Order: sequence, then structure tokens, then C-alpha cells
Amino acid sequence: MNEGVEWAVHSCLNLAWIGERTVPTARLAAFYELPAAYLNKQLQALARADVLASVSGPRGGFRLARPPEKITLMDVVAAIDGDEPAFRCTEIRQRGSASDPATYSKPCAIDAAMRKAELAWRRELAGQTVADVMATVERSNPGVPDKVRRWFDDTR
Amino acid sequence: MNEGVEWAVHSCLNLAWIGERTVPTARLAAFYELPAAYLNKQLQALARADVLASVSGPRGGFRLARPPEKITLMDVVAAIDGDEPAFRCTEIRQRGSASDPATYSKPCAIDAAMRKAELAWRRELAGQTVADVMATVERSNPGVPDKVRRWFDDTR
DNA sequence: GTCAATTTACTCGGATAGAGTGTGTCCGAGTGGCGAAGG
DNA sequence: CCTTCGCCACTCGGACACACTCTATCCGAGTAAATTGAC
Repeated sequence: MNEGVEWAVHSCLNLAWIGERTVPTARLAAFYELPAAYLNKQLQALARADVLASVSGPRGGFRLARPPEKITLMDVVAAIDGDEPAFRCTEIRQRGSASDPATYSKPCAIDAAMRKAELAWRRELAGQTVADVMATVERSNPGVPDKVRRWFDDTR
Repeated sequence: MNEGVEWAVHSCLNLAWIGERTVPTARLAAFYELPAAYLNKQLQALARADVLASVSGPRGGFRLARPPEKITLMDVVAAIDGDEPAFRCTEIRQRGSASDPATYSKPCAIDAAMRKAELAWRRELAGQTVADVMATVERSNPGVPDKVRRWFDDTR
């Protein structure tokens, strides 16, 4: 999986704690000392997926496009990593001299088994919102949200 | 995900239907018109993971190392694709001037959420054996097993 | 005819090139704010 | 003092190199069978 997914989720949490203000890529990148231009690429992808909203020009940057309760981890992962299945059946059973056209109408059992597992993965990701992860962090590290807000305010 | 996974699972099913006989890579590859040398690479990985047993020399080849009921799809996927998690937390929260050493002992909430989803995926794969997939195929396409056996017998 | 040594053909196994995708960087288009000039 | 115009700095957005993994291939080590020769 793309490493940018980690950056994207962390940035979404930070943006959620910051609130409605738009934050430029450079600030978000500086918080974790990430390469700004590359993080920008990930944020662009999130904007295309309507997870973030982007504003150009001075005082511009990114902010959440929706409240964190409405953003699932699946949304973020799909935006960065694409929503194509990890396992893709290429129907090799139809190749070779032993292939039987009569069976093509039936679904490939291997593909079905793989899709079932992947569906379970997607369901778990879709069942957890950014707000849920925020709540988990606030429970184990209550000081973090304020600390984040202060840091982004101070370096505004 | 590695495309070789598809080839590997199909080959495991074929080997299961064939029985105890060892089958060389070239035959298994010819069945689906796959590049033999590359399929061999995948089968080697399965042998290293003790999913297949390999025999060198004339009349050699591969066979299942265990009965199909004891081989899960997770075993096959892990052998080919590796068993490292797709999402790997690089702890970027520890980087940057705002990082707080006090929080390092607590687990990363994002990592936990991702691992939870991936665990669901692994559980689904580990819950389905090669024998289960064989049964599904035999239910929808009863003629396949005999057809496979005959093809590999004829071209022996 | 039986046995043993040798040759032979076959298979796995790892080492070796080429293509595609992820990683990282750079520069241009657009935009809002700021300041200067004029009324 | 207020308004308007033009300049400027800032930000996103996409276009451009680099690296790494996946894909594909080839050749050598080892092995079991087949062959040949002697007894």
C-alpha cells in the first residue's frame, strides 16, 4: 500500500482538530517534517475525491470538505491508493487448450473467495470514520488536540 | 497484489485434483499457457513456505505438501506476496518539533485502525482452505476435476 | 541374465535483464491581499 | 479620508526525473532413469 496513505490520514486528523481554517501544504508537511511537494500530491488526490476542499492563493490551503463523522478511512484509502481491488482475476482459466467455454458463465471461485476477503477489509475501513480515530486518540492522549491547534496557530 | 497469486491458487487446485503425483512446472504452465520459468518462481516460493513439496530430476516436479483441507488461502497469499502488512506505520507522529515523547508508549490509533481492517482480511483468507474452493468449483462445474485429471494424464 | 558404472535427459533453484508503478521534485497558472496613486 | 488600480507574494495543480519492485528469462547444480558393458 502507498505510504502516502499514512500521511493523508494523519493530515486529515490534524485538519479536523484545526477546524474550518484552511492550512497550506507547507504547514501540514512541516508538522511531521515531510517533503511538502509530495504531500501536496496526496492532498490533491483527497481534494479530487471530495474529502478535502482546496483554496488557491494567499491564505489558501486545504480544509476538510465534510465533518469528520462523514469521512471514512475507506474514503481516504480509496482516494490515495485507488479503489481497484488488490486481487484482480485475469481469467486464466479461459486460456489454454483445456479451457471449457461452458464454464465461463459461472463465476471464478478463486476470484469470489478473494473478493470476499477484500470486502471484509473494505467493510472494516468503511466502518471507521476520521471522527472515530480522533476519539481514540483523545482517549489515550487527551493533550494532543490542543497541542496540535496551538502549534498550527503559533506558526500561522 | 502480485499477479502470481492467481496462478499459484489455480495451480494448487490442479495439483489437489491430480493427487499425489508430482507435476513439473512446464506442464502446470502449459495448462494455462503461462510463462513456465516465471510460474516456477511462484512455485518455488510455495515450496519454501511448505505449501508444496518439490522433487528434482526426471519424473520430478511439485505436489501438495499437505492435504488441501490444511492449506488456507492465507498460506498461499503469504507465500507469494509476503506476510508483511500492506499498511505499515512509520511513526511519523514522532517526527517534527511538535512530537511528544510521552505519547510514544501509546499505540498509534491510525495504525490500530488499519491493522484491524487488515486482520479482518487475513481472517477471511485463513478461513477458506483450498479444499473449500475445490468444493465450490465442483458444485458449479462438476466436470472440471475429471477434465483436469484427464488432461494431465494425457500429456504426461 | 544380472549387476554395476556411466551417460543422459530432465527438473528445480537461483542469478540475471527489462517494464511498470510508486517516490520525490520542480515550475507555471491562478488568486487574494497589499500598497500606492488619485479624487 | 475613501476609492480604485496595479503589483506582488502565496498557493494549488500538473508536468517532469529517479528508484524500487514486479515481471520475465536464462543457465547451472543436482538427480533419477536409461543405457551400456562386464561378469
